[in-house]
Amino acid sequence: MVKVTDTGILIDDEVKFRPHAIFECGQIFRYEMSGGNYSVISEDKRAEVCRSENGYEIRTDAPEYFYNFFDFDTDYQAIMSELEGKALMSESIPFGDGMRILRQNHFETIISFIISANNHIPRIKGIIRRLCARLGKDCGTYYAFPTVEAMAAADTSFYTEIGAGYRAEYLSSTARRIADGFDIDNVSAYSTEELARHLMQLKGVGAKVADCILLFGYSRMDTFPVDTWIKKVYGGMCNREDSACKIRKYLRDLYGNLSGYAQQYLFYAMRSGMLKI
DNA sequence: TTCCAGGAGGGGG
DNA sequence: CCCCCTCATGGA
Repeated sequence: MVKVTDTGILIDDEVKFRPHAIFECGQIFRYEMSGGNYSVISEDKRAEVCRSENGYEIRTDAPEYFYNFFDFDTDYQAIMSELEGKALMSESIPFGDGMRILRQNHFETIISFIISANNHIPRIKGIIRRLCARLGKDCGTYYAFPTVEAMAAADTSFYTEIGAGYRAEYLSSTARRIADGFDIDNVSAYSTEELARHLMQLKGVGAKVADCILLFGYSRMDTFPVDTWIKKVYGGMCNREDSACKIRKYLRDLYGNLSGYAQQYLFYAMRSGMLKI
């Protein structure tokens, strides 16, 4: 059971929920682990994830927000059961047991995954941390993610200063375009492919970054981000190399409308060195 | 020191 | 459509 209180969320052990699998699977970058407990920040809200006697407790001032954020309305046991018989799932799902795909803010996800391109996860986290510290609202013990307006007002040299590298001009361009009216919120009429093409009009958003945004920001599960780790999975799976576009089509056909979940189980297992293929 | 990272943009064939 | 090159940064 999942119970929302006025100080947080109580989760018992019957619910699929494992912090390591949720935070270390590359879908989010604003989290910290200390003393075995994770803390996470999304938008201008923070939550602490603590082990309780028969499950986990999420302590936060925004329980309703994090109930949606952690996707508690989705039955992950049912998803795992449906995926179980498909390729490589019997090897990767047990390792990723307790993973959940977060429902993150659109703008925050777009910016975060532009930064993620051709970058290491620890460095992505550092760039985003500095971005929030410099442009985000001071919330006392942490900083909020910057508003569109704050990011649009900063110029390219600012993004170079915080270590964004050649992605600096992508960030300033995209923030300005969204501030100027490019709609990233009213998109329910778009199909997944239409939304991908829409997002790819933004500088720094290519096919793979768009797929990550679709998955982690828009909960479009019928897509399959192909990065270097998934290319390794595919190489071991089919014993050949192909373009990311072909790999994406192949794996989407294979996992269907559960592609996003399958992709995360595979990514997490492969990157952790637990998928021997 | 070279290689690599949750790749994208731009050019050319 | 395809392939090829370049791009900034820091950790391994």
